[in-house]
Amino acid sequence: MTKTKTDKSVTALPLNTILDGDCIEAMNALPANSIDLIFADPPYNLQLRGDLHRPDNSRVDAVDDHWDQFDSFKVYDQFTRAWLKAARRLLKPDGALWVIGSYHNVFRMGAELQNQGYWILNDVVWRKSNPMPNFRGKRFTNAHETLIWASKSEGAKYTFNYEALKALNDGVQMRSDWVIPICNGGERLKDENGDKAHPTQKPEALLHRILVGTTNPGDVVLDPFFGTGTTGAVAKMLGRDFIGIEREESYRKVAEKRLSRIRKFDKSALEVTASKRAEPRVPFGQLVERGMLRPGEVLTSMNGKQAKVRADGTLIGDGIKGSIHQVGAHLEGAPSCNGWTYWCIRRDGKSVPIDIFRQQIRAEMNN
Amino acid sequence: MTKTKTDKSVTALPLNTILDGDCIEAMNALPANSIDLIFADPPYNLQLRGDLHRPDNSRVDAVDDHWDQFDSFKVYDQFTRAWLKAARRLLKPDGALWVIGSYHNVFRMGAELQNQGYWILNDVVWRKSNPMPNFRGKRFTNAHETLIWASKSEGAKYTFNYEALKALNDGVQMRSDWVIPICNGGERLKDENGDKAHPTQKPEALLHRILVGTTNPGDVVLDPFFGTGTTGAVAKMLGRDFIGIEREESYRKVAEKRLSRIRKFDKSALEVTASKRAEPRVPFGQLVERGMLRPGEVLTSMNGKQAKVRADGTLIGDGIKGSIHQVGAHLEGAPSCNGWTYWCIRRDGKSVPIDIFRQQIRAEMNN
DNA sequence: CCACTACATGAATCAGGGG
DNA sequence: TCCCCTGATTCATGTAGTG
Repeated sequence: MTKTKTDKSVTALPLNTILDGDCIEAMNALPANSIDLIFADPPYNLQLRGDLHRPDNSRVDAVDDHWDQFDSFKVYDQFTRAWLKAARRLLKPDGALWVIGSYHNVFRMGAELQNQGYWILNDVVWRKSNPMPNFRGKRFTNAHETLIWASKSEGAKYTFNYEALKALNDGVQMRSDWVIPICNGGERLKDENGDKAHPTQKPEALLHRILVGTTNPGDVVLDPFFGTGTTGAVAKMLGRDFIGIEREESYRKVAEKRLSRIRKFDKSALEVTASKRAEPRVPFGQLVERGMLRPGEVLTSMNGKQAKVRADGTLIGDGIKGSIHQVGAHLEGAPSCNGWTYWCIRRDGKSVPIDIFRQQIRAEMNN
Repeated sequence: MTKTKTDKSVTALPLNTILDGDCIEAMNALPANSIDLIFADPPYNLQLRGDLHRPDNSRVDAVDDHWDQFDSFKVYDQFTRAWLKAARRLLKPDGALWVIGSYHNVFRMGAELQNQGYWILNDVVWRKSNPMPNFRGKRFTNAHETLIWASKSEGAKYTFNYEALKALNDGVQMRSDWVIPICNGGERLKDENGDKAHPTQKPEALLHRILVGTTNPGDVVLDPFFGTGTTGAVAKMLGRDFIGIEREESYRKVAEKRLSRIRKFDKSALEVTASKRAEPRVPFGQLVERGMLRPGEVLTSMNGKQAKVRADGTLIGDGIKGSIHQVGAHLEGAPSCNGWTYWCIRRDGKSVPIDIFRQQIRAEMNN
């Protein structure tokens, strides 16, 4: 069985630790197909940040070099190609990836994602409620950053906790634009001098939404640009395992301290609103077998259509025999129909959808 | 002097007309360095599979037009490279370009822009106030599109009417996220059958903001994918000259008719952007995401009822899971309940209603 | 003319399991 | 791998129709 093999590799993962070193080398040292979710916040700007390395791990001395624009994009693209490739190897077939960036780098990441066969599921806009204004008045206030959510390949069965996200949004479907404040106040980590410990610390609210929405408890989340460990902190709170990779010792130290203070939330608090799709399937025939419905009884739709129950759990209506769904679809001239909510029956003088019998059976199954 | 030369080419421009034909050929036939602003809404290269139905079984009218079909990313990239190159030749040295796209194509456009030496000034998010929902509940609602604003090259003196934009935005600096409804109602052009004349007509409010903000009266605005002529219509209203290129005769005809009716400085166009500020809705889930409340914390009502917070912003109390309002109503045996004032939490030794957190978030949002 | 209900529709990469 | 069947799933607007 593959289970043993999977268990072995999972056991081999350095769970809930921060790995030192170059993110590409560190990723290549981990087992393939072992990660459920990757969140990556790579360096944006190779001109200003000194932490960019070529794929061969030689250091790019950005300050002294005088590349023209094209050359510097070329180097950035090589870097992007290398780490996205390493990330893709690590993902389980149904795993997914989030990246975040600004207009300086996000277009290059998005194009490379598509070139490598990742399948974009959404681009998401983090709309900052308190961005820094444009002081010189020469451009629009840079009030957002862009995230890309992608599965490993087209057709993969990625995790999406639709109902939980809808609950987070007061019962309305979650949109692709998220209003979240930038990280400051008590959440913003400071170093011993009182300066910010990391220039681009991401807010925990952002990771909370990502991890609640696109992972399950017990999943393994990798962050190859760990920084001060927001991904790890939220993963730990939410009962997910994390792996961080960070080459700067000062960031690792801050992150270690931060993580040691985090406590996991109650198990019961981590359960989120489940989708109906997760419920066990109940064949309509069971309702007949159990005597909840009798062969010969007549079902009625809200708009007055009728069909008769047969002993084998099929219906006959308008001369057509078939499942509750097929007969309903036929009567409506529709491509499909959910017979459970379409058909009603009279009970105690009231017309009730047959779905209540299914709920009754499911309730018994849970006892 | 170059002035004479410039005047000659400007005179030669086919101002305020719609050119027939392929956009690249048509652009190459125009004089170099002659255009102030280009607005481009190219095909998005949507890759749709089967039909999509709404939950009520009605079919979604998808963008399946022949002009949006490309065989591969490679073919799409060649197309993008060619038209962006032709566009750049046309721009005056201080001219600028706007492109709009979705995650299907915008990353490829953005990367190619940078490769060609365009200098990105902002990416701007058009947040749709009324987008189409995600009917199957498999992804986030696709609620935005992305625009990129770029000058012809780094260091160019692009046009940016800072004060005009600030005035449009109630005296506050204009941000990079714009809330504008999709184009429907009376503005949406219909054909003789009453169907939409173009599948992707852009709202005039979007072009209004772009042209007021990044052109001056008398400037020449080119739209190489003219469609039904929103760019031309708004340009004419605002006293800018336009050149449209459109190869589909049916779109050209609709655009001609539309433009003939437009009068300069149409007052109604100016009213479109007037913003109204209502009290923003704050989902309870945001309190959890932001760490104001922790999953597992216990909320208490004034009369001693209790419930526990879950990670997705729902509560569990008395075995019932649901929103703060639903659980409150259940515990009280009432038909409804305002959870914001019903539930309290202990902070600093005192019991405070959770509504104070909502007020706090609203205060941040109004800043 | 107003109030109310019903219906239509928008740039969409929109399912998953069993046989 | 393919086919077949079950059955889950929507928000904001604008317009038309009814009383």
